[in-house]
Amino acid sequence: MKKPVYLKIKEQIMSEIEEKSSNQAIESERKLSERLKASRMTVRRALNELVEEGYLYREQNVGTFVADKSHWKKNTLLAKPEADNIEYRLINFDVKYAIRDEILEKLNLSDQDYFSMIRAIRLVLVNGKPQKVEEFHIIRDFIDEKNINKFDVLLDVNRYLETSTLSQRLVPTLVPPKYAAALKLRINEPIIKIEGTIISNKGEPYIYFESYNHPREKIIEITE
Amino acid sequence: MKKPVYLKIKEQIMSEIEEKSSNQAIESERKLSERLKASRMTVRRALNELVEEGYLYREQNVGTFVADKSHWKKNTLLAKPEADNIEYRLINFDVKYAIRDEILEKLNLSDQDYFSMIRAIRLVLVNGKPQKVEEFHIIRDFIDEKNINKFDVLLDVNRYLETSTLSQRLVPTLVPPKYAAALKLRINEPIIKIEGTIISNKGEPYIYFESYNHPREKIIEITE
DNA sequence: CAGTGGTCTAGACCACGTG
DNA sequence: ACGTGGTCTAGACCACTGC
Repeated sequence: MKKPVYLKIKEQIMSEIEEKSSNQAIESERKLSERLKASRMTVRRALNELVEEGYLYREQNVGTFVADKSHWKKNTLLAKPEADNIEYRLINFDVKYAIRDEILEKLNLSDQDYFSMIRAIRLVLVNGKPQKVEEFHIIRDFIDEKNINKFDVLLDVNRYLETSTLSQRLVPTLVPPKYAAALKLRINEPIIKIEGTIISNKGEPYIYFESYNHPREKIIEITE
Repeated sequence: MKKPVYLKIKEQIMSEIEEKSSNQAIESERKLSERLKASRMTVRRALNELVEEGYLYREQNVGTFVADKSHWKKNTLLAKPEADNIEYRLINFDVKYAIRDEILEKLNLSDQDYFSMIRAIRLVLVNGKPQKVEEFHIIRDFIDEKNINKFDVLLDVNRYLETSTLSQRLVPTLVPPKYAAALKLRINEPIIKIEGTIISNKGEPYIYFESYNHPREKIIEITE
């Protein structure tokens, strides 16, 4: 339960570089190692992650530097739940319904199989503005019975990433008429639909979802 | 110039797991370390990267396993140049032209600045089918003079990632009429436009590009 | 209890950029 | 010549799983 040293160092360095300006050098790994009373390998692990996340960059044989803060890496495909003012409005929730062939296929199911599904549709708002509509299709067997009615837990995609892989496909489309009003969009506006599949480590898909993203309220950005 | 041990181990393990089936356990880190004559930390580094890339997964206190091969991680935002049958058709190339305000802005330039720009537009085909149209806008000062006429080098985005950050924004739009024919699309088809900015470690953007992606030939997939 | 992955240490050598 | 990041070693302890 105790926090690993490299994480503490990571936080320590994070708080130290917040005071610094871009492109300023930080201490060398050996000095950090001495000051923070940890081995150089441990310090490096912390630094590696900060570089990976875009907060620092290295120049070989020269040093390690604070990255430009306006370009810290972001990936907005997954909503960060800690972000401000997220609100969810459940549009629909049901269990065990007639399932479309297209979704059967995404979940590697055939209509011969015995299965029970959960479907949830919700509208996501940020700061009161509609951002996207999400449709979830979840194979019930994979879910802890005690979470089935806790929507915030059940539908928190980040929670599954520890033990699963998330594969997302981005599809250009026109806003479906049934969701245009909820998203406050004219019909026929081009939007991006995300088709996501959550797959266990063992290779079994168990959640399929589609999200219809408001083109201006939900900016999709990927930094690498 | 010699290849690090952890990369050799990575390749070795990669070739070994190709023969294995999904969810099969591989040797423990200690055994690998012994067999491959490397320290456990070095073996772990190789394994870490393979896990990160989705080829393996671990279960704590149990072992390391081959991941489901159909779900190996992919990110198709960046074209892998080694992929099959990529063909580029240059549509336009010029230097020092009147630049749109919108692009000035993306590159943090003002029209007071002195600068010289390179613009290149090309059609990308895979297996003979049009996949996307790319428009590049490059600040000349940042480019090695000797590469200016080597389009394959100049426009290979992957090459810049060593020392720079790539920030991409995905925008739903309708296919621009001027590119509809080249992409073999009807006018008004919804497509995804990618707006990319390449930013040096020091925080200076120096390449801005837009790519117009064929919705069926260029599938955008992101796994995490 | 034996074996696993996760963390950590205190050294070492290398290639290379800058003063 | 010195300091830097990059790699590598040969150990160690821990918490946990499965037998």
